Amino acid sequence: MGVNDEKGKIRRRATLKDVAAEVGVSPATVSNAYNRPEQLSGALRVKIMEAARRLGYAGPDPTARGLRRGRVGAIGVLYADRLSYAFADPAAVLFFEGVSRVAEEAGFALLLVPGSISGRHDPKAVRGAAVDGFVVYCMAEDDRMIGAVRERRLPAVFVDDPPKASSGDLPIVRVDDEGGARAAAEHLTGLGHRRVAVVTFELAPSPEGGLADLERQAQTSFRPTRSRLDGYKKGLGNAGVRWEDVPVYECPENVPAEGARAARFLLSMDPRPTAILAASDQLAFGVMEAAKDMGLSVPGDFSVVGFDDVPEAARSDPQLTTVHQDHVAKGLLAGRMLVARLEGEEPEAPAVLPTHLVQRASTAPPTPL
Amino acid sequence: MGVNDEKGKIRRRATLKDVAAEVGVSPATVSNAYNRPEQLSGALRVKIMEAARRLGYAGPDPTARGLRRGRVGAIGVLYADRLSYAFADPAAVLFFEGVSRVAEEAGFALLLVPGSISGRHDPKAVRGAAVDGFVVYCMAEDDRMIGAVRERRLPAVFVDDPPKASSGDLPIVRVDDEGGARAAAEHLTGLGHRRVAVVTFELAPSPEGGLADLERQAQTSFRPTRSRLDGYKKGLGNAGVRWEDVPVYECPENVPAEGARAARFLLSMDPRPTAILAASDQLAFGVMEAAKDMGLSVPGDFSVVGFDDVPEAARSDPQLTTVHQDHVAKGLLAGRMLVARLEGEEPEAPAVLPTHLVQRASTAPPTPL
DNA sequence: TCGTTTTACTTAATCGTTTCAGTCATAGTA
DNA sequence: TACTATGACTGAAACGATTAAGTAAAACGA
Repeated sequence: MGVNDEKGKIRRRATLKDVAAEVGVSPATVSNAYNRPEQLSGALRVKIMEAARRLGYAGPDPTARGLRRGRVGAIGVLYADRLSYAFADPAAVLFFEGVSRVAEEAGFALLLVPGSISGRHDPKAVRGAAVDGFVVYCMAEDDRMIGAVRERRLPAVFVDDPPKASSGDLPIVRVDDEGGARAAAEHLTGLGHRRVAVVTFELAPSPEGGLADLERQAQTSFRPTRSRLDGYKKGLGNAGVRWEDVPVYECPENVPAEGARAARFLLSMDPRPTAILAASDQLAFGVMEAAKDMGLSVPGDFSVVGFDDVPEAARSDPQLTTVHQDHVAKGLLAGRMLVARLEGEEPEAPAVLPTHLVQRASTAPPTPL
Repeated sequence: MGVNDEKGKIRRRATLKDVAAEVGVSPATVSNAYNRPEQLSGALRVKIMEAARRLGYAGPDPTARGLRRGRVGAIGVLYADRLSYAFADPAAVLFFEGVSRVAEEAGFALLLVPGSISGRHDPKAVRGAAVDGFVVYCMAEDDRMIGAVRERRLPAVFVDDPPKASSGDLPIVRVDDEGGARAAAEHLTGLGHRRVAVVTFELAPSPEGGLADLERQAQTSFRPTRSRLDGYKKGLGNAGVRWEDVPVYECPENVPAEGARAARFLLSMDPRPTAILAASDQLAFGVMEAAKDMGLSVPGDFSVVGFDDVPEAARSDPQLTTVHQDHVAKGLLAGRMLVARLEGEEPEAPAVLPTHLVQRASTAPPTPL
């Protein structure tokens, strides 16, 4: 008797135990056949593999193996928002590209974990993710998800936003947002701009965008956003522009359409700004789109500077002056730091990647009114 | 006594059992607290959650839960090549966007499984993927990975390429590649083109690209490639162009640089083709790049038609005439089919999504020599 | 008051592997 | 020959949960 495939019996998926029974050895031996072939005589190994093929056994079940071994061979990438947004954001895609490169080289698959499901920030996905470690990307420093990540007590690398109350020794990868932003602002003041407006990301949870006063600006819990605003402030300040006079328009989402909305508002102010600093290329593209719709020319009527230097920035019309950061390198670095920890190495020191301004065709000296 | 945290004892991650011990109930009750709260008195549930927090218990371990339940809450997306390539391919990214949308709505995370690790097509990643089902994307119909997928006996949806020897009832999502390709070819012949060349994907494993003769063309095991070539052939044939006279250049990778290489070759033939049909927008972009380098104007000196209609096609210079397919919709559909099966519904019939030609600025009547 | 539900838990089996510590021949050494 | 290695496998205890079936007490109805 046994678990042979009598006809009529519903055939469940074969297990390692079935293969063992078929060959007449212990399960341990079959396990060894897969995991430490050197422990078996060659002949037996062949016999086992044949039996496995015959029974349609696809190898040790990943879940069971994961449970027993304590690792599942996957690293989780946690994205602040819905995954579908991540794929629509070129910067995120480049970052994923970097992470995936080191993950697959080290034999890990990539589990994309949505930070937000149908609008709610629900840590359920984090708690339920079968992974060996996390790369936390683009997550507000006080997000509940971060708490969930830390509760999991898995190795984690934080990108861009260090978690609040971080004990200092966490692996963090970030870029010099402030320096880049300052360079962008100084580029504009250097060209002679003094009436500059800023278009930025969501500062605090809120349904809609609009001008953000100083108080609201102070509320951001996104570190890059804060750093970029700080950089703009310093850069403009160096040329004597008072930050209180700089209109800062807040966009609830990082998509071109929001940038366009911001631009429509800012460009209809009187007097009109001669330049716009956008906190991302996505927003900058929207700004330029709106300009086109309003019959304004860039950089003839006003200048635009982006942030991120996604590939599209070099192909837009006009080509976008923007702050470059190497998203792929950021992903590679984050991936490497996590993989290193998973392989038992000591946590690395936080890393800061450089940024620099790339001058293209969307900026020029202001034309006197 | 028990597993309390005496100081000095290394504190392992708390388990459900620890929480149970702490509260003085059975593990089953703690499990219920998480999974069927209505089975408990409210007071006890609160006590359990408090104890969990106190012990730093992050909720049931996903792997153990997965083993016991038989599902892990993740769907695997299998990509033919290295993951990092996938992220570099706008069409793949759009497809992922679609899949991820339905996945996250249904409460699944997305496990990206590389089809190729450091150059080798190794089914190990497939065998080791802790998932409930697969979406198989862009995989040659005779790839070993497909065998591995089928051995896993998990629900799977195949996209674009039906597996060889498929029993007919497999869930498959594809697009009307042939119709689209024919429309592209007919568009060119309609404009008066007769000397047309084709730039296509890899037809058979081979280190380098080059002209592919009829025999080699017959070898493709990528279904979309074959269908597109068939479509071109029919479209051109309708205008009396003999397929044997059409140079077909094979590119080993779907990247602009390869398209450029193909174009450099084809455009230095004598007589020069007046139009190029590219099997993807990525290749078409490369073709246009090469044209620019060679001082040729598109569509002045020759026309180009792409395939895929990725967003960049509308932004290139000149804007690319191409065959539209809805990649996001394809992802949504594939995702929905898989989720439906995972939720116990009957396998759906294979679906074929439409394609259509989008005329932009990269095509024009040939200029008489 | 007694039998029946209902509520609130508990018991124990199970999911499919891995791995440590044996066991038992056979080969090697002195 | 007696003793230790080596090689080739086995036994059984985890890994951390879920869940069907069971139990004891409390609530209910007549």
